[in-house]
Amino acid sequence: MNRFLSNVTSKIDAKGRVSVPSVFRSVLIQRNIQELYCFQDFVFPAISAGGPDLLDRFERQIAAEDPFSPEANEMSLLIHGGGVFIKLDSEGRMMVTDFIRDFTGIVSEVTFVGRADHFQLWHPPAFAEVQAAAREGRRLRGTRPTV
Amino acid sequence: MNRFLSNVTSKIDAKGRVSVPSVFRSVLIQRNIQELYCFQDFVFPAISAGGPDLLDRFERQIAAEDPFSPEANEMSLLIHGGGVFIKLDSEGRMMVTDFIRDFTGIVSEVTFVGRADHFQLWHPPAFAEVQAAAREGRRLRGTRPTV
DNA sequence: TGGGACCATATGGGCGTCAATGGGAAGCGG
DNA sequence: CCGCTTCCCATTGACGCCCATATGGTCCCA
Repeated sequence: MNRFLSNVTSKIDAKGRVSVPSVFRSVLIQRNIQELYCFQDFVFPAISAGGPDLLDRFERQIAAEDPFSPEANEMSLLIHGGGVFIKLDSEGRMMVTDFIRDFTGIVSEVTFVGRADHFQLWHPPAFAEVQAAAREGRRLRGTRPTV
Repeated sequence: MNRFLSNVTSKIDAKGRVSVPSVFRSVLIQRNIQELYCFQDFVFPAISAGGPDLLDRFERQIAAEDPFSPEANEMSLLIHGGGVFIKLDSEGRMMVTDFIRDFTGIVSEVTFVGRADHFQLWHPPAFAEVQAAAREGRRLRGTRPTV
């Protein structure tokens, strides 16, 4: 599989590290992603992680605007000020820094959530709650996938 | 990485100094920036800091206009009158002067914010507030990254 | 079909290096 | 002559890199 799918919850160890699930790591290898671009998500209290191409895409979006405009500055504040490159160690683990903890509420466990071209890091109860709300909203609207 | 990314908050010591985060210092070395050009940001209540090339770019922009135009005068007032060169000490720390404090509201802590080709110094609560507002604005406008 | 060997992932921790921080002392300017 | 700044050194703690062990699942063979 070449997309990030499903979700996995794993524990943070005593040194503040967490193993990135192997299903996600194998996708990273397939896509030849050496270093993760992680940013504070625009919509959810989660960290989104993907390849450097994600950042490139955002920057192209900024470049299309007037660099002095408030909108371009706000966008940069989010993707540059709210983003960081993170490397995995030789065992495929990443450090859970305060940058991640403060924004997500993550304390001792991380839920990794696949989002096709990227994946996210969630505080487990927050994910359960938001996912349930999303399911409920969809049910109320009576939406069905158009096949 | 060759860009300024992410944000880090650190304390000002008893002598009024603050350590520039090592992630930013390594970018400064890569770009061969010896001395920081710091100016009062045009958009946010923050000090922007980058290499001398930043100032050069601004000056070229002025030179392209009629030197007696109100725009050129305003611009010079901002980048010359509102700018200063600052050196780091041998440990990579900088003095937090009143020039910085008065404009930003910084008191005892500084949030360093990466902005790709430069970085900024913020009063921590101000940054949290403005970044959250930027995120909210984006969410309301319904903007999504163009895939 | 059950047992066992093997492999891959997950997890825990040791250790060296480097960044962050605090403070002494000399240099410079007012 | 005094205060601020800059240079230098020491200490502490965090992080990166590495290896050792645990765990669970699969495959093969008896």
